[in-house]
Amino acid sequence: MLYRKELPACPVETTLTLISDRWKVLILNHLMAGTKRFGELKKEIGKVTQKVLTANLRDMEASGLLTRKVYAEVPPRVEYTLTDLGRSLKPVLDAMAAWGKHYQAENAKLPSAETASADDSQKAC
Amino acid sequence: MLYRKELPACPVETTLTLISDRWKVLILNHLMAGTKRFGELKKEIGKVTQKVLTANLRDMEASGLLTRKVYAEVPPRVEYTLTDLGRSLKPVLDAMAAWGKHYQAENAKLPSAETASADDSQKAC
DNA sequence: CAGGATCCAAAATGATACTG
DNA sequence: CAGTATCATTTTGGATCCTG
Repeated sequence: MLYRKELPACPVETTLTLISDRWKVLILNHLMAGTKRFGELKKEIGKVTQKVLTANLRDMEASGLLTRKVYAEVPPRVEYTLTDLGRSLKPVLDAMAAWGKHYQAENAKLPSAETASADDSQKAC
Repeated sequence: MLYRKELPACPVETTLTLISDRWKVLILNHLMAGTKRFGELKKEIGKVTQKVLTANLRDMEASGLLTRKVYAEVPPRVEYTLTDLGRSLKPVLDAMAAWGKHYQAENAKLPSAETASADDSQKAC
């Protein structure tokens, strides 16, 4: 989808070029916990299709964010692991997680709805 | 594009729901510097079309990230200002900017290309 | 199990023209 | 100036079927 080099001058744009994709951020988020197999990722992320997940993983591999290891077994096994560069995005994800909680809390105040109990904002991913 | 309520349980996903859009992040980034007029934003961001910019601004207004103020003048003037909630995203943008610089630096090492001089990584947006 | 290959539907974006 | 409206196009995503 995108090719290396040709990075925008603005650092924020550079970051966006690599992870503006919704799925990529979620993939990063899940892989922060450690190496995962393709199937695990797919199940955890849920709504994504295999085609899209594969495409995103390939992009991220090309960007140097993660590595793909294929085991010569039957049935096949493929594991994805973040590189140091990928792990270095943790502060960004942490910031997003922190803000997300904040927003959920703010949002829970206003509505007259029965949105959820307060502790739901602590749900895992 | 998206409607309030119905937020994902995962905080990271919640954040993505609001700003996964490439343009939204850039808009936030520019508005962090202060109130701007529509035309200013458009010029600064550059590649975006007026239609897309308008749509994104409306979304963000609906999400409570910014306010839109119309002056009853001729020619018309419309200013966009971040709300407290919008400004609270600064840590996220800062984290992205920091990582972007890091990636630019990493990327500048490997290539055999004449990509740019080191100080270019400090360019403004 | 982990995809590659296809075909198709849906959504985002671009280009223009027009207006209060 | 800051949009809205419309049309054409590009991108993206979903659904399937197939295979090492």
